Amino acid sequence: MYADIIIDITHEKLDKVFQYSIPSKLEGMLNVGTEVCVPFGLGNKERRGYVVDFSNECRYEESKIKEIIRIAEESIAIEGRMVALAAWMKEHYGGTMIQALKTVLPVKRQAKAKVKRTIRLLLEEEAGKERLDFYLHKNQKARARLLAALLDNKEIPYELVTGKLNIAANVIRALEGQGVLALEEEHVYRNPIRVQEKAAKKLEYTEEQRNAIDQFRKDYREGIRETYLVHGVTGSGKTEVYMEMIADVIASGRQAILLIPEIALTYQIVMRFYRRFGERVSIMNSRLSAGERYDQMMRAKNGDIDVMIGPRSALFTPFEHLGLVVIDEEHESTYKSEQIPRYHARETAEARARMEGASVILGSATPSVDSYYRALQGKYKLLPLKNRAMLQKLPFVYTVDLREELRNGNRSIISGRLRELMEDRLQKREQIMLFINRRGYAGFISCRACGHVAKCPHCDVALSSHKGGRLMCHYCGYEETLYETCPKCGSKHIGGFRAGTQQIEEVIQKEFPAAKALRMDMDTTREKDGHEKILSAFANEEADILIGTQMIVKGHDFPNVTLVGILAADVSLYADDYRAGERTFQLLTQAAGRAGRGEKSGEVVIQTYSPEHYCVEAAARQDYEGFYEQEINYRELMGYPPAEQLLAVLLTCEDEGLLDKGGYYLKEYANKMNKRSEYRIIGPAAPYVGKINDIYRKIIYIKHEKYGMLIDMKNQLERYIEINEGFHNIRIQFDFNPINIF
DNA sequence: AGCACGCCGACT
DNA sequence: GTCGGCGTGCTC
Repeated sequence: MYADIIIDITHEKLDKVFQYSIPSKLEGMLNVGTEVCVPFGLGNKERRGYVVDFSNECRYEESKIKEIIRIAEESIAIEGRMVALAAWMKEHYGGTMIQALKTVLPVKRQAKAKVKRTIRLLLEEEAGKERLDFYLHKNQKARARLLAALLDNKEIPYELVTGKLNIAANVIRALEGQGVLALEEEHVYRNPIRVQEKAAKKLEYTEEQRNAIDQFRKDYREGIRETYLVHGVTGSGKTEVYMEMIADVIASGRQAILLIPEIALTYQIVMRFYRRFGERVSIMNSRLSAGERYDQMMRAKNGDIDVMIGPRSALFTPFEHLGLVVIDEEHESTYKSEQIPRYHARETAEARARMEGASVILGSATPSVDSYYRALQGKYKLLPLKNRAMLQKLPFVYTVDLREELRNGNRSIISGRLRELMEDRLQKREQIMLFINRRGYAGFISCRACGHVAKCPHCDVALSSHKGGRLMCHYCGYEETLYETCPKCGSKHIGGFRAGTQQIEEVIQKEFPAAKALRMDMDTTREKDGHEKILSAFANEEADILIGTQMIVKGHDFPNVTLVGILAADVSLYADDYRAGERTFQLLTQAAGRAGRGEKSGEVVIQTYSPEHYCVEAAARQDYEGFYEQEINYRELMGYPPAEQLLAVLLTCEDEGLLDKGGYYLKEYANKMNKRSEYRIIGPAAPYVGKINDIYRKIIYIKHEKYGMLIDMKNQLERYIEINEGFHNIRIQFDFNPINIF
């Protein structure tokens, strides 16, 4: 019997299985996913690796086969089915197997179990009193004190004894030796959720909610496993629908995973789930300590919980019988990993669901074009929620043309209409949210005279200005002080196009001195729970106005917000990226959806330079279908996803000449593989950012209608790269349907 | 990744 | 003659 092992070294050349023999002492102890220590290389250096398969015959020179040393200590075995999922991810997203295995493992190392220690009296009442007299007689104060306490209370927590009673461990040990008391240890799981309230109120569902729940329930009970798209307008009560569906899955003895786009949103959602499902809900995210994370994983493995809530990585919770994965706000870009393997949680959830017989629910007010396309194709079942749950009206939206504003002599960030409505709300003591679209906003510095832009010397990007007159590179961290005159032409007219939250705050303070404004951005949320503090302060109506970027658009219902101002709707529209329109529409719609969530109806002001753009128009009408029609036309015309699938091949190298050559040959090879001209191959082109940290970058795009065909192409290119010496010093990454176009 | 082998230049 | 520079190749 031999074991196929993936060695824990990330390197293309080692990205294959190595066969080891299994010593008799380990026979029957190894599984697929077990982490083992093996001798590796000429020096027989001890390395860790994962067992991924077993075989009876030897595929390698028998005499060179080495033996597994032992099972790795403190290791966590990857579940066998997770190894299969890792293999799927490697195949679909590239990277090495060991990288895929590590992504699929939510916790890397074992953490020490937390123990609760209790001291229990072993003696009977009589014998105890006798013993106490004995200690008092011998003037053994600490022993007497401990025994007296134990006679009052037969069981005392260890911490109380060492703490409040001030008794040292050696005293406890001595009494334990004398048979007076016993020290008991009990393993307890750390629970990262601080319970607050638990009263679950019975909810009334709207007809639409009922329909969605019933359809899912019917399918689920009949054993039908599918992907569903819950398209619910903002405030339509999607979370209640998820909870009802999850309850059904739990009732059938299976578990559910709920993915949310950001850790910042965990708290509110968890509270709602906790109220409904109690202790059988847990969370998993990077803010938990190693011990907490380990415990949550063990609880899931041991069947102590039914629901796991967390970001992208929570998808890999090792539930024994997974029944459902819910992906909330499925359009969010955080579901695509930026690390290798660059997996998308939606696709990976579907893969895991297929392997384990589970269903997937995708939910959003503004579904990704990808998902809606699939729903219309019939690949997903569409469950629409067109009305708000409390039957509030959707907000009324005004579109303000900023060009006209300028023509009328208003140079302020605040348009006349918005100012008017703000004054009205401040007077009525209702709340206002001001939203700044910062996506694609560089904040760069340029010379007004000659147009020279401050650039990073190591990366091909503009430096962005920061507080205190510093210029910083977002890619490599390079910093320099802001110069006073232009280094090129000597002009003193240097300026940035900044329209940050800070500037807005200053304007508000000047124009509405009586109003209290809160600002939420990277600066004000840096401290722990900074997010939560600002949001709850605003929820408690401690401020009239909340100013922020996309982070204020999500989560939290503020019933008293009746006005939302979107200050510059279109800066994200012209980003060099085929998803720019989709992102803008989503941002605007989600922001607008914040208004009028309570009893009072809401209004929204969208300020824009391009009011006629279909994304802005559709957002103003809150018309998803209208937006989708136009967007899918554009995608089909241009051959962008989801009409066609896109594979980005990123080549990076320190040597520009070598990179050019590599790019050229790789494209030539791709063309050769494209005999029937099925693929569209574009490039190699210089990406948007052509150099990072002195490493040059080139990109090749390959398009095809079928995802599977792109995988074929990727595999062929991978093979070509491996055999060909010329590519040794060029790093090549594959990214399917990339979130950021280069 | 990390170690050994190997093929050249500047030294005791 | 030899020591050591790192380029090249292999690892079950």
